[in-house]
Amino acid sequence: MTAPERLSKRDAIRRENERLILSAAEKVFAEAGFGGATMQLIADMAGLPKANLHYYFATKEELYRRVVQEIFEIWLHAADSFDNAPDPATGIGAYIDAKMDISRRHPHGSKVWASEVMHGAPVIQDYLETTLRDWTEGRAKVIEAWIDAGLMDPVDPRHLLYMLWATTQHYADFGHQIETLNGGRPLSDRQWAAAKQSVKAIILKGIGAA
Amino acid sequence: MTAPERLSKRDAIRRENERLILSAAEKVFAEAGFGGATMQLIADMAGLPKANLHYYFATKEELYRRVVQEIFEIWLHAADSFDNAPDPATGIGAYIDAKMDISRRHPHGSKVWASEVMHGAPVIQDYLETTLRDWTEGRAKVIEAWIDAGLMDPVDPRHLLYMLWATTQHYADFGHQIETLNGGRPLSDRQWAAAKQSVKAIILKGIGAA
DNA sequence: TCGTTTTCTGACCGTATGGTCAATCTTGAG
DNA sequence: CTCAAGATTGACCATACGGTCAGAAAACGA
Repeated sequence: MTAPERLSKRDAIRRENERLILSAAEKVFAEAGFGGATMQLIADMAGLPKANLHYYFATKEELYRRVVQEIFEIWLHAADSFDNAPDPATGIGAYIDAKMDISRRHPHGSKVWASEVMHGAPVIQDYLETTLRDWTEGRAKVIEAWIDAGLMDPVDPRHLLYMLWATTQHYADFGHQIETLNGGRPLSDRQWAAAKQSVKAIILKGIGAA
Repeated sequence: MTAPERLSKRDAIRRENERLILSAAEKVFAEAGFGGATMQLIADMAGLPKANLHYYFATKEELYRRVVQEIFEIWLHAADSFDNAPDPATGIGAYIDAKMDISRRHPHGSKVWASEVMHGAPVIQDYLETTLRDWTEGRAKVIEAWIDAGLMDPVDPRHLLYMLWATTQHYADFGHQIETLNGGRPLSDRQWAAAKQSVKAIILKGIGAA
């Protein structure tokens, strides 16, 4: 947090409206998919006239791209947990915690990202090929170092990463299914804690880092 | 397989066209989502005029529902691996194998299912509340029995099931991301085998059933 | 062969969508 | 206070979409 900037009213309005629109868009894109989402619906949810959306975001694609970029940003930051960890139990444990928290707090964004990738990543393919690839290679190296140091079993780092992504994102992307199987009620604080605990316990023991 | 039925030409044509349409629809729905898919695109991919689609499937929703039902059927059958298994290593190992094979052979169907659930299961909510709920409770009981028999660690059966679903489906739903991280090439036979092996090794060891 | 049922399809329709625009209102610097 | 720049919005447009339908063609039973 920087000190509260002295904003002109114009800047404040612009900032506020962009936030309003992006927030509404995230929800609508998550619930209806890119094709099923309509600018009208997003406008209604944001409480603004449709034409106003097009003033801030020229096209539906541009708005969508911004939504995807935002979640990707959050997603990458969770990686900080990974770095500077002395051992896999600490690093991977913290990463699981961070990603589970993201699944709980940004379920819409998670779904938008999942949807985007599932449809072949038409708008963020470049991110996958650059940022994500670098990120993945970096963490794979960390894992390999842990393996070489005898701190965990020799597992394929990529498949371990896929498992981490899959398991943690599942609680966001398939949240509706989980909720239904939970008697139609969202997971309670206690249940979320249990979920985290289960995931960490199984994976950390599974890679010999418990 | 029953013996080759003597089909009238009419029946053969109907069967053939329905197959053609369902197959094209599965692909288009997977790639574009329900909202992004168009009857025209499905028709083109099936090599039939659009009006012909509406002869076999009255509405887009009806066609979509059939596609979702088909994958759900396949999905449930993978559960057979679970039953009559003497111990978790056998049962869960076979289940992972089966679900990984489904991810490889029916990536489109997997994506359609994932998309449907992510969007709140608008058309198959009843399945979730009946068939899937029963299925889940049944397997949870099996897992609890294994735990009681001391064949594996006392883990929450639901979270274990979620982990199994998440991890195996990830290879279909996020196949594009995995492919990109694999240098743009699909996983080879060898890599698929390694993926299966990694998943099984980590999870089975993680639940103390290795 | 004949009449009936099923299959096929081009042309068409109402609607909803993404996007545009000109007119109006608001803000802020000088 | 003045006025240029920014923000707002109702009305509008072209297009694309799901779906319809009437009539032609093919398949079939008798």
